Amino acid sequence: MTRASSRRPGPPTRTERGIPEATVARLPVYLRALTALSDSGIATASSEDLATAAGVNSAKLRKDLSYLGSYGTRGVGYDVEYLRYQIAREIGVTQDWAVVIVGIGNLGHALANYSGFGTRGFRIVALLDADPKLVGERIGDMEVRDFAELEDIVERDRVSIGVITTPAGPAQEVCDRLVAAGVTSILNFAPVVLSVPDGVDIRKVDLSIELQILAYHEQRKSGEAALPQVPELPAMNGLTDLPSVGGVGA
Amino acid sequence: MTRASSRRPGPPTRTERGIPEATVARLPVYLRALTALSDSGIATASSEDLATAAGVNSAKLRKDLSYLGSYGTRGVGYDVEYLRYQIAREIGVTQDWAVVIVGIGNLGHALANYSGFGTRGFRIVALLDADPKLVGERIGDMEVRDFAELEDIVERDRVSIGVITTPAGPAQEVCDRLVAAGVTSILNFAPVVLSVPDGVDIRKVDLSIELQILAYHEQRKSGEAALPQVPELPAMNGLTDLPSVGGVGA
DNA sequence: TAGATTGTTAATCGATTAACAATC
DNA sequence: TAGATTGTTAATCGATTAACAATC
Repeated sequence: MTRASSRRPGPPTRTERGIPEATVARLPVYLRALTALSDSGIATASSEDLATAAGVNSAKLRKDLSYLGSYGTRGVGYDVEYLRYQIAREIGVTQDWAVVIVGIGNLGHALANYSGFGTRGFRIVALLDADPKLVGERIGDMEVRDFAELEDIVERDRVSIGVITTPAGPAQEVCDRLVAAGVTSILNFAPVVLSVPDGVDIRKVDLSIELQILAYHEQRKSGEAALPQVPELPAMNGLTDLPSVGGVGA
Repeated sequence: MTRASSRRPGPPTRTERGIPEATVARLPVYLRALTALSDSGIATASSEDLATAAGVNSAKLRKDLSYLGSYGTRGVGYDVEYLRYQIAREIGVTQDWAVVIVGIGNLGHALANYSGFGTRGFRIVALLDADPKLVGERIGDMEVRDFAELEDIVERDRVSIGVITTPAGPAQEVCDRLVAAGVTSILNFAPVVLSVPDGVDIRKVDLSIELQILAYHEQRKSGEAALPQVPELPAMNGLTDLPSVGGVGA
């Protein structure tokens, strides 16, 4: 398998902008699928092959790729290495993005240890926490630093992405500090809706919301007809009316 | 603030089905917002209040709520407790869903410790791992058990939700075992596309995909005009052509 | 009654999908 | 050339939004 070199296909001038959000969200999935194919020594793949590996249908995949340009060959398929590089470049992970993690509890700890931080393209430059008891603790080859150092670190390491793994309480304040320090992208694991000014992107990962979405569908599977999944072995909660739900009870 | 009791509003007969997916995904957000309002002692809220708390616009919120029924009062707003219970019931978190976590590495550990497992409505009944070195380890008030016990546990505790926090490698096999054991909803943290039979719901949480989506937008902020965020201090990577990206290099 | 706010309609927007002409 | 497969068009579907009649 030879490298794809820097040749470019036919008309390389595509809008380079205005890729639909739904497509943007799938590009990382395609990138991962291409990496897997590449690791298996597969040099060429059709849209059908790729779509299967990515878990989408081939029409959607071709439509998505068409926003990036014409990187396939009719009658043949896509050069795996070449397409992989094009997508990586489009996403921006041919660069190396500096990331700080704020809030080194269980989850922050887990993310700090996350090997390779998922995919290449990201580099954790600091683990921050405001708790003096945590500051100085070593995690892998890093040391937890004081949240007060945030501004210095963001400036010196050109940090553009912040990950918030604090509890809900301090999350908005942490967010404000990150934004004021110059961070323009935030990945929020705290269970709160954060508000940020225009120009700052925010994404949210929320375990309990994901579980609740699953529960909704699960409830409908059992069917109003069938028996509910209420645990009937313990069966000691005598609530008949308004169970405490969604946090602090009534 | 009095309990909403079991009164039901006007015509309680709505389709009870066919709530759009986008709406289902927002119901947990509304539930959390209502809980926050309730905790602040607020008894009534307008769609505008609620929408602000949930981070959406009020038209969308009203449209979403209209799929559940007519739980508001024109000219007044919504009774916070009452609406909270209705949404909790619609989602299914007035029940208690049994959950197993498979793969007790850093992330599984973190989730096991996650206080209250997010919101009420879910109960971790087992932490499972195939590694004999981990089996028997205590985490909080639970003990890691052998993955081989999966089938017994699922049957005895009527487990319908499984959380996969293994590495990518064993994830599909773990998934297959979960499904075979009777689990019908899966929350997957492993960076792979899992395939499941019809009738099994699967949701995916993927740190590296979230970061890549942020990177995409970040790249466009810097602008093709402005200087790229490439770290220029180390500046030792002499790659000019095809940097290794997305996993194992070329 | 006058003011406020819901629930719903209709218009708009964006995403998905199937089909196929272009072309390797 | 014949077969395969892309890139794109057009139809369909679902989600968002604004506006307002219904009604508390």
